Amino acid sequence: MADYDSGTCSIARTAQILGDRWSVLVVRDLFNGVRRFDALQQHLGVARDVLTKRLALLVDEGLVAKRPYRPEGERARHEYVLTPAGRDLRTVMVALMDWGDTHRPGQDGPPMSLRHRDCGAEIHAHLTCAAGHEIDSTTRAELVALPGARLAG
Amino acid sequence: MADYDSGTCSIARTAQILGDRWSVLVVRDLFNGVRRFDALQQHLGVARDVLTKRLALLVDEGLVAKRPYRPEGERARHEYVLTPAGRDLRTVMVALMDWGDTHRPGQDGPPMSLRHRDCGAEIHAHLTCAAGHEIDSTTRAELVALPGARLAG
DNA sequence: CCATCTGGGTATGGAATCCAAACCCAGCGC
DNA sequence: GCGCTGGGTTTGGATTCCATACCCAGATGG
Repeated sequence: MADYDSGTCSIARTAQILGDRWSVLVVRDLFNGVRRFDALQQHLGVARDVLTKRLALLVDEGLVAKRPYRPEGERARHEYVLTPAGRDLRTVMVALMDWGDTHRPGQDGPPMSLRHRDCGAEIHAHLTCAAGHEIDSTTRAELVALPGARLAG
Repeated sequence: MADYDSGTCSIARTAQILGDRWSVLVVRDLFNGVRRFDALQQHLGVARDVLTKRLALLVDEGLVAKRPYRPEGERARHEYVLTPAGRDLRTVMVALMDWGDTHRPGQDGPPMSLRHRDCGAEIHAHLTCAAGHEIDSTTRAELVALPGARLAG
């Protein structure tokens, strides 16, 4: 695959949006229901100007919507919420969380567990092929170039 | 969840390793069989010193092993290969790729397809709960704090 | 009306990173 | 010995990061 252009890959395109220390954590907090600038800033401990830039980028890329909202009898504020495209990152988030739980558990075990609200069972990410076979980390897979690929140059 | 320490989360711990523009792409190339420093450097277009640092970090974190190897009759070289922990990132990689294929497809459609070698069917990442229910992006889920969690301070 | 508080930012300046390009070193082939 | 190649390290300038300080608009209080 080294013959194909590195930047034309979907992983590269996604990494261009999420590929810095904060974006992933911002998205995580948005999943967890944090919506306001100040709350994000304090919870993450990120510098304010960096958070401004990250949020602007995520809005630009269509993962986050910035909406005005007015709590009862207070003045108008902004809130940041995930768009459907942003919510589609849940699989990525859970995959990251699963990896961390397995390989960087901390002394007291995993800190959080994501549960299916209807049945209470834990949610995890995994791979299957379209024919229904489970793919574990030892299963052989192969990458096939499609018309959308471009040769490196 | 905003009451819990942001850094104690498994997503944060994983993002600390993968959270920059290059690490994810390095891991991707290693998955795709690129093993040598120069090949990585040229394919990714990353500055050499940055690649040196990223690889050192990935080795440090146990995702990558640096091994000497001697091709027939040539002198000894190094190669970089994923460890089992590194290979466990496949779910993350596929989830990133799936998101990019869906939301950043490019004009000519997805550039690559990952296939199960045994049956040829496409591989994708998805979420299920331990009870076997499929979780899509509209399914309600809840995050439960475990003993490993820490309150923010 | 004036002062104050609060959310959501900008502005500023120093530290850390990134990048490209140059340089270095060891082993081989000649 | 002389150059070529893989795998780096060095260097200097451009970005980005971070903490802190500052700013502005709309309540709120007097």
